[in-house]
Amino acid sequence: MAQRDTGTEQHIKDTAKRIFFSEGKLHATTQDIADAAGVNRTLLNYYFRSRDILFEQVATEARAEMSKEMDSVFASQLEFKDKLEKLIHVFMDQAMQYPYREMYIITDLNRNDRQVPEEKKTRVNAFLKEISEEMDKGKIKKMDPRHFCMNLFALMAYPLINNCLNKSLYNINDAEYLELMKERKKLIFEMVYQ
Amino acid sequence: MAQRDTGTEQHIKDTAKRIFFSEGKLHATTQDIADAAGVNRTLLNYYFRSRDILFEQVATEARAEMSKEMDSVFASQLEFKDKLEKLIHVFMDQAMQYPYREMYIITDLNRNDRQVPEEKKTRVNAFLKEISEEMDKGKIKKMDPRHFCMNLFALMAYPLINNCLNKSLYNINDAEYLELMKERKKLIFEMVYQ
DNA sequence: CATTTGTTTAACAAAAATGTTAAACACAAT
DNA sequence: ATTGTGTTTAACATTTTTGTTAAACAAATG
Repeated sequence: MAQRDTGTEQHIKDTAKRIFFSEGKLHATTQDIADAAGVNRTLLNYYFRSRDILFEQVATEARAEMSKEMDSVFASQLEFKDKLEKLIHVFMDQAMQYPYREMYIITDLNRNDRQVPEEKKTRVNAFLKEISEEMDKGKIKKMDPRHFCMNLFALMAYPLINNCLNKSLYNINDAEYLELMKERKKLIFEMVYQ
Repeated sequence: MAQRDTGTEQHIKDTAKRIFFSEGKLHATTQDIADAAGVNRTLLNYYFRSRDILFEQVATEARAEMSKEMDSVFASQLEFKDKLEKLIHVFMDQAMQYPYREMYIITDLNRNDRQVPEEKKTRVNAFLKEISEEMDKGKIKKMDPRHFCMNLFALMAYPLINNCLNKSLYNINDAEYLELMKERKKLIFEMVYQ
């Protein structure tokens, strides 16, 4: 018989991601997710068997999506400057949609303790090498390339995590917030490159 | 009769803070905390009545400790450059001990939804004004002072939150990690000032 | 239209986490 | 030593969260 596929499975997963990654509600229960998705909680067990499996799947996909985006940049044959610009755009667009995704990955890492796959380390090391070369060319300030990476990702990710606090502290409304984050793309590039 | 004070109440609170703020185990249960503290779980109820009250108290103190440290800097009569240097030292020393403290505050903020007290906003605004003036003096690059703040705190806080991922990705051991973080104090100052 | 099969629900069951009670314990003061 | 009081524990109770089952429902197929 034909698969019926009401899209519910995907809908549940999307809702879970929205709650965890967009709203930053890291303590959400299966009931919270079911309610937010407008479905009976039993469906979570029907489609995913158990909470742990659902959460695990969400985490796995989060890591995969993040890797996919980053790898599309890392693997591109652009020259460093363009690669950096692309990286900032790709990462920040992702991070604006899912500011807490990395936080979910990190707390998941702290609960259990997982290994970072070797291939990812390899890719990062290749990028570190590119950074080194760019420093040798005098295009960016010399420093430990790891500091360069930490700076870059910090500048991109942190203000988004802090979104809600920043909005209060700095009197930012939603429209202005978007404006500021768009500005940041340019600002960050200028800050780390030259 | 004399207060006996076995220090258990404080010990429980310290343990909770270690688990939440240092180890980043944001999903720890009362049992987890009791085990880590080496006490019977009932003591948590004896001293704090309920889990919510303990967690709330931990959050309140986290906010207070953070404010206290920051305010000691903000209120000081140092000239901007020295104030900035002090800020970086104070914040990073705190953040190295409790990398996930702000994360706890933020997720707490996302669960419930709390208000940022006006006085804090006032203090931040005063600091933003100082930054503006420093920009007018040509001491730091002109930009929205809020960007300056976001940059500063991002550079300080994020690599510490990412600690565990960074260690794997960049092949950093504990000793080297400390070294890198100490370097960052200087690096961050140079990055945002001048 | 009846059957088949995937989907959804409500009711129930089990497990996990939290809260309460009463008794044991420990230490200081009488 | 005994009493009083704060501390700690184990056993039990409650609540919250998660998991299971059986039946209702809905759409495609013969």
